[in-house]
Amino acid sequence: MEENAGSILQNGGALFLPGLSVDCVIFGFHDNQLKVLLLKMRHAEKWALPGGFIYKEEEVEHAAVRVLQSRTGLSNIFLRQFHTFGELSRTDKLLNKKLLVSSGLQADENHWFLQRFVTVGYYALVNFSGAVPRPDATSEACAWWDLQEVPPLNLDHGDILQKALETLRKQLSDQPVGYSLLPEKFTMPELQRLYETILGKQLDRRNFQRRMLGYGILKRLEERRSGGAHKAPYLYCFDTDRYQDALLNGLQQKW
Amino acid sequence: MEENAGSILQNGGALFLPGLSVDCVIFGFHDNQLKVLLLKMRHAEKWALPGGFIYKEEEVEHAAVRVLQSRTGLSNIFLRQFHTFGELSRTDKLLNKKLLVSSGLQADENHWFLQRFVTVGYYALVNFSGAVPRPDATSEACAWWDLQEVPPLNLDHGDILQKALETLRKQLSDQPVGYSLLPEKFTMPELQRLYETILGKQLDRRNFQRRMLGYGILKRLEERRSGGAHKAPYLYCFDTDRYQDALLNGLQQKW
DNA sequence: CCAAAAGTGTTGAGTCTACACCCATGC
DNA sequence: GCATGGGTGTAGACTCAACACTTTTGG
Repeated sequence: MEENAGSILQNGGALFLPGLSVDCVIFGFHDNQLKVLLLKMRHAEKWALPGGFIYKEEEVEHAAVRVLQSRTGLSNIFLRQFHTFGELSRTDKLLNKKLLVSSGLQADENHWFLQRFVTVGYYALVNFSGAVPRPDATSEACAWWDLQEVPPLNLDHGDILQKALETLRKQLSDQPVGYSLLPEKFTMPELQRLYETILGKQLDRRNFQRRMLGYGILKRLEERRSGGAHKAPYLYCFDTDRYQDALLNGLQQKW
Repeated sequence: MEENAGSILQNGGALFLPGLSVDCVIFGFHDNQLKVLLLKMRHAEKWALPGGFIYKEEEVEHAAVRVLQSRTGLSNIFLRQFHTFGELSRTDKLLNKKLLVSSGLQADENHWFLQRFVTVGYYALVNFSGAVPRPDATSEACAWWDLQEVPPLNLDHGDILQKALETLRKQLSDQPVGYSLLPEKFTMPELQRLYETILGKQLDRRNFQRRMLGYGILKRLEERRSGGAHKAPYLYCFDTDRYQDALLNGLQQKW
C-alpha cells in the first residue's frame, strides 16, 4: 500500500478520485492530555492533518480507515465522519507544485494534484499507547501534539480540527466516549480526566461517577489500581455490549 | 443558469468538479404534514432527491443553495450539510447512459457523467407556500410528497432522506426549527404539529407551550387566529434576533 | 498522624410530566 | 348547551448540582 511519493504523485490521476480527499483528526489521550496526531509534509512550513486520497473503486470511509491504519498502525477504531469542507480557498497550489517538482515531475497546470480539492473530514479516537505514529513517503514527521499546543496548521486544517473538536464535544452528552481512547482497564478519575480535557472544563467527581455509572456501560472490576500514593481506586472496563448499544441508540433520549 | 439538458451533459466535464455532487433534502410543512420535494428524472423509474453539480470555481455549499433556488425559487433559507455519501454502489450508470443517449450524446465509458459520484447531502427547511416546485431540464416532474408516502427512491436516496430526517430529529432538541418552515405568523398548535410530525410522536399541549416559551425565541402577537371553529388561538412570530442566537449557541447547554 | 485522593450519601433547587380547570366558538 | 379546541395552573416525580463525611494510602 505504501508507495513512494513520486509514483503516487505521478499515477494519482489514474488511481484516485479527482479533486476529493479525506482528512483525519486523530485524537489520543495521554498524561491527562488530549492529543492530536499531526503530520509535517516535506517542503511545507506548517503541520497538517493526516489525509489521503480515495481510490477509484474504494468507499470514502475506507480511505479514512486506510489513512488511520497507515499513520497509527491501528485498525478497528472509532471513526466518524463529521463534515465535508468545500471552500474555494482550500488548496495550496504553491506547496503542491513544490512537492511535484521535488519529486522530479512536471508541474503541469492540469496535473491532478494541482486541482482544487474538496475534503471529507473524519475524526478518530484511538488508544495513544497502541498507536505508533509513522510518517508517509511525502512527509518528514508524524507526531502527537498536545491540543493546547497545536501550531498554526496548513490551509484550513485549523478549522477542520476545531470543527472536529466541536462535534466531539456535542456528541459527548449523547454518545459514550473512551472505549478506544483509554486502555482496557482504567479508573474513574482517569475517565473523568478524559471528559474534562475534551470539554475543557472541571467536573464534580461524585456527580461524574454517578452519571457514568447511570449510563450502565461500565463494569467495575475487583482489582484496584495500587501503587500510586493515596487510596487505591477501583478499576473499570467497558461493557462492550452495552457500549455498542449506547453508540447506536444514544445515552439519553429526549421527547 | 438554467441550460438545456444536452449542453449541461456535454459540457459538464469542463464546467463541474468531477465525481462530486450535492443532493438536497428539502422539507416543507403543509396541512399538518411534513413534505419532501422530489424530482422525477426523465427515463428514470424512480423519484429522486433534487441534486446538482458543483462548478469548478464554486463553493460546495453554494451549489446546494443554487439547487434550492432553482427548484423552489427560494433563497436565503435554512440549509445544513449533514453527511457525505461515498459508497461505491451509488451510481446508476445505466440510467445515466440513457440520459446521455436521449440527449443525442456519445455514451463513452470515460464520459464525466458516467463516473462514480460522491455526493454531499444538505437538508433545507423551506416555507411550503412560498416555494414553487419546478423541474429542471433533465426531469419531467418536481413535486412535494408526504413524508409518509414517499415512494422508493433512486439509488441510495432513500438512505439519504432517512439520514437527513434523523439529523433533523437529533438537532431538534438543541436547535430551533420552524422559522423557515412556517408562515411568518403561526399559532402554538401549528408549531406543535410541526414538531410532532418531525418527531413522529404526540406531545403534550401544555408542556410543549411552556417549553417553547421557555426558549425565549417567540413573540406573542396581539392578534388571534379567528375563523376556525372553537376558541381563537393567539398568533406568534419568531424573535429573529433571539432565534439567530439560538441557532448559533443552541437552546440548552449541558455540562 | 497528616495530606491527598477516593468511595459513598444527602439535601435542596430546579425541571419535567401528567394532570384539571376554565374560556371561547360554531353548530 | 355542548362538543371541541385553546389558555393557564399545579402537585408529585424526577433529575441534577452542590456539598460532607469516611476510608485508604504513602510519607
